Amino acid sequence: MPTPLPQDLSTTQRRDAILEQLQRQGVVRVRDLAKHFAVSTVTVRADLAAMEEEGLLRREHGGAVRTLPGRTLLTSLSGMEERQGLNSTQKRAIAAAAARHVRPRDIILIDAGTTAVEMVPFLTEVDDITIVTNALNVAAAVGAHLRCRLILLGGTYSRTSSSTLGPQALHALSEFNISRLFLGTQAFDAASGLTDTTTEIAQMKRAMIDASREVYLLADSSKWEKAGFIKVAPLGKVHHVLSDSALPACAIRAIKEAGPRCEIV
Amino acid sequence: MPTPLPQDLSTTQRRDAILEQLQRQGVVRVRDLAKHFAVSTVTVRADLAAMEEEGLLRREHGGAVRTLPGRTLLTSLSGMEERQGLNSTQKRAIAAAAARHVRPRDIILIDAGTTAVEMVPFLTEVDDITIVTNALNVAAAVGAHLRCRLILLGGTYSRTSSSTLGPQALHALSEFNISRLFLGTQAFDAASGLTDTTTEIAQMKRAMIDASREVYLLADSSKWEKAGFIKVAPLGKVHHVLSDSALPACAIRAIKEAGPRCEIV
DNA sequence: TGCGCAAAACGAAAGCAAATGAAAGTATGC
DNA sequence: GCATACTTTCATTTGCTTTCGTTTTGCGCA
Repeated sequence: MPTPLPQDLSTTQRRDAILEQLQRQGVVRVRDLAKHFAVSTVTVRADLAAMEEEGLLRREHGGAVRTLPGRTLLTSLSGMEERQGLNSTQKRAIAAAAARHVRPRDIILIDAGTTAVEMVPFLTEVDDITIVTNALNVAAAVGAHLRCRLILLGGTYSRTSSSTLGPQALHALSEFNISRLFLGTQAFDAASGLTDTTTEIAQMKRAMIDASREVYLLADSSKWEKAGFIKVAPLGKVHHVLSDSALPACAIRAIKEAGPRCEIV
Repeated sequence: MPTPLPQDLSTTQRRDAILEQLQRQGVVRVRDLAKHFAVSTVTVRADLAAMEEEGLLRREHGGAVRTLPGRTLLTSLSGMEERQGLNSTQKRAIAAAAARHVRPRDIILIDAGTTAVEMVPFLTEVDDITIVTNALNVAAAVGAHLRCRLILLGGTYSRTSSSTLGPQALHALSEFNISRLFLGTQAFDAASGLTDTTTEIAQMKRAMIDASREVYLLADSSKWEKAGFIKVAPLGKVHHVLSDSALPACAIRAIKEAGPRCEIV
């Protein structure tokens, strides 16, 4: 029974309780919530509408679902492991393989994204590295696991990507001589190369690629042949693609033809 | 029964009792409190309004709720929680007073430090503000509480201050036209002005002061006549000093002579 | 597949009681 | 006297419900 308190609650308490339930179960239904809190469905819908407005959830017919980027920076940092759920073992394996490419005295750039951040705990062994990033979750992970030098690119904070973007970020990036870039992506295929969701993100990733001597793409097999909205770069710009064994053979062939080495973990 | 004392109490006693009950239960209701203390609902509402001003609780329709313990993950990374403890009620009151100076469309710069970060939850009311900061805990708090534009200054991450410093941070700062700066300090007195612990921090704060049209110093009374190591700026560079009522009268006199207005909360 | 229909969910509007803020009034104390 | 603490009064707002007409969904049937 997930029904400990059917009693009379204030509005915010009810909304907090809805959020909590949503966080636990992933979905909530208007009908159930109305019954559970002994209020009308109209009230529940108003609650959901208000919280959708704040970006805390996404409504759909019959109820609401959890928004993927997590509730806030707070949970996006703390609830990271639980959240990224699917493919998380593959992602960690890919990240571990990527970390093995890092050499002492490297200056590495780590992109925002759930895969690349997983590299951080695997970097404890490498001496005297400098990590540059525009992602706050990467910064938090570095702060928690490593003692190395950490440089943050500034810029306008984007909640959806939990990273900084825009002209300030681009300019800051231009100052560094990066030895290796570890890049994530929303989608990639042979025809369009890497694609992503917004122009700002795409612009940032392009600048990252241009600023780096060696580019590693960390992309689990689920990203293959998914079509993103905005083109980031052709596959030829990438030097290494790291993915998992579920990546089809034809994909591997297509990638190698386009240029990058392909490393399957 | 949570009703040990239905007897006649002074205002402050009643308010303390309300706070205590709030701390225990998480929520209190105007109707119940009025009954419990045998006063009118108007009086209770006045109590709650006064305590909300000081940041001790958050009002809502029908009553009030506890303000979140504000545990924003990033603070747990930087060992900030322990430092937070001391004088935290004063700090929040100072922060609440500082937040009242913010106007719609302001571009405000918030310094790293335990006091200034407390401002964030009080900024929900102000429309269309832009927050610039070099402090990761401020960024986390903004992400958790506000929907406004947030700009991060990049730079080399300093673990002790949990903020970014160095040439990149200084350069990023030079791009902005800041309307108000909310600054913390390690120590201040009449002779040396503001003082701090490292040259990097001092340099950053000096640049912040120079970049801002109006400078607010948030310093609880415990900072007065503590001697910091590095000079940051004379008191004359600051326009407003916000502190608590434990600041001695001679300090207030000295501050006013040096230039700044003095606001005691 | 595609179509049609009933149940469910939805948004907008109207109504109601509780809660609220502002203003004016009443004790009590220095 | 003035100040403080509290109260009553009253118009307004808030949170919630009911009602009603519309849209969406699931399911049976071809």
